[in-house]
Amino acid sequence: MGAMSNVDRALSALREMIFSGQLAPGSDHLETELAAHLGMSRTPVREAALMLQAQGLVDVRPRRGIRVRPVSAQDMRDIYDILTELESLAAARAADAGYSTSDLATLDKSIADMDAALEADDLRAWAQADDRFHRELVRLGGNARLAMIVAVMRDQVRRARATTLFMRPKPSKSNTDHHTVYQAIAAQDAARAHDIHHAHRRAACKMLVDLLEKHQFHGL
Amino acid sequence: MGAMSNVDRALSALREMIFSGQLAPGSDHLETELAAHLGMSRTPVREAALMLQAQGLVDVRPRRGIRVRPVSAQDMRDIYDILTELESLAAARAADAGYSTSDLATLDKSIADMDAALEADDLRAWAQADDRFHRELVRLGGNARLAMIVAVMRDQVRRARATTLFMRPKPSKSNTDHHTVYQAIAAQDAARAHDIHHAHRRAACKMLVDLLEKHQFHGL
DNA sequence: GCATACTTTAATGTATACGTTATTGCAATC
DNA sequence: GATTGCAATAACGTATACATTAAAGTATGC
Repeated sequence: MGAMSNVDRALSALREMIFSGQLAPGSDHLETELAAHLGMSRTPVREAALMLQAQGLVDVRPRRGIRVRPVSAQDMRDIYDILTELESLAAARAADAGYSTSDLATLDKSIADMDAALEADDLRAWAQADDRFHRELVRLGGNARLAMIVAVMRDQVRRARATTLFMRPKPSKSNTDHHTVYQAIAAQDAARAHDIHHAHRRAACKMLVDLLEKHQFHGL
Repeated sequence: MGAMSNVDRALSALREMIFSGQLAPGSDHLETELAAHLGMSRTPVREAALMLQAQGLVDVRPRRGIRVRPVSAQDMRDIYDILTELESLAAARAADAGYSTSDLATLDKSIADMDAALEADDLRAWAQADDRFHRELVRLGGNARLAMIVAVMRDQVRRARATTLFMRPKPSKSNTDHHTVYQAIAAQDAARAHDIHHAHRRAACKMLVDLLEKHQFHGL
């Protein structure tokens, strides 16, 4: 049935614990402890840890434990630089692909959800819809490797985004940006889709980094 | 001293076998066989395989073995799209960083090596120097994650590059491009560095993909 | 001859055992 | 008091044993 191996379980559990902060950034955790906590042997935990290391979420340091990688303001800049380029490329490619309106339904829906969430002042719902928007945008770009890289980078900034979610100004500009990108894609205007999204990401990055540096977060 | 674990050995050995074609693209290999071949138990082989999977070099498919991932023409396009964007960004960032001539010595050297190799008609030496150039360029970009992604993508197309190395036209245009990029970086002209490198990569991609499709390689 | 259910097989996923080795604490010395 | 060397410890890396399970083969019924 559920082809759910212990490695899979360890992966989801560890990811969840990392994203939720239950495993704090910078904290170390021995394989044995995690295994005991997850109710399995060291082997699957170890394999999961190696995968998470490959995704940049933890560092595996012999005899010092599995460390949850903190994300500094500089890390954020580096990550957003990558996200900016790759997502913008995806937006351009999506525009070139000549999708029909129905192909873009999911994208449209997530924009509507963001608008609604903003209206209702529900920031969590907004963040979720924003996530869906970006994921779908990248999917429409049609480059599976790019989508994977973007997913990995987004995971790395997930905690920081969650932390700053309630400190940032209301993302209304963000929503109009999304609308514009959507329209550019629907109109098959690749350059416009690219440029708008690029600017959108740059602004988001600046806002986030400023927040982090202003509040002196040293590793989120 | 040599902090060389069996996992490390398995990693280098497998990578080498994959790049050399000793493990053919598309071929399957059981953990037990590889372990026997490498003279170690399944455990480190398995861990190495997981890491190589994370880097997109193999697929680990339960009960069917570890499969060396073939790279199609479409894969090449996808990979080069990513390389194009990220390397160009790195070039721009390197230009912005305001490096001195001595900081750029390695870059300069690799360009000279490429010129010399081209002169001597030594394509292997040229390819090696080209590799160094691109790696150094990306390093100068100052974004470690970007450098890692680029390295992973380059590994994925390594076999294909090696295969087509002797089928492609002499890369003399390539060398002038590198010169120009170098000069733009030295002159701190980010836009120019970006655009030249971008065009350089686009051309390289087109050349490669055309070759692959012309010769009907279906998975390299 | 073909499809289906069952048996067999073997490769994997996981647990566990064990040797190695980095780290920690302690003691002895300067 | 600080430092260096040593011993004790415990975490890891690896090997191995075992349970699980998907795939292949076999036999049976049609």
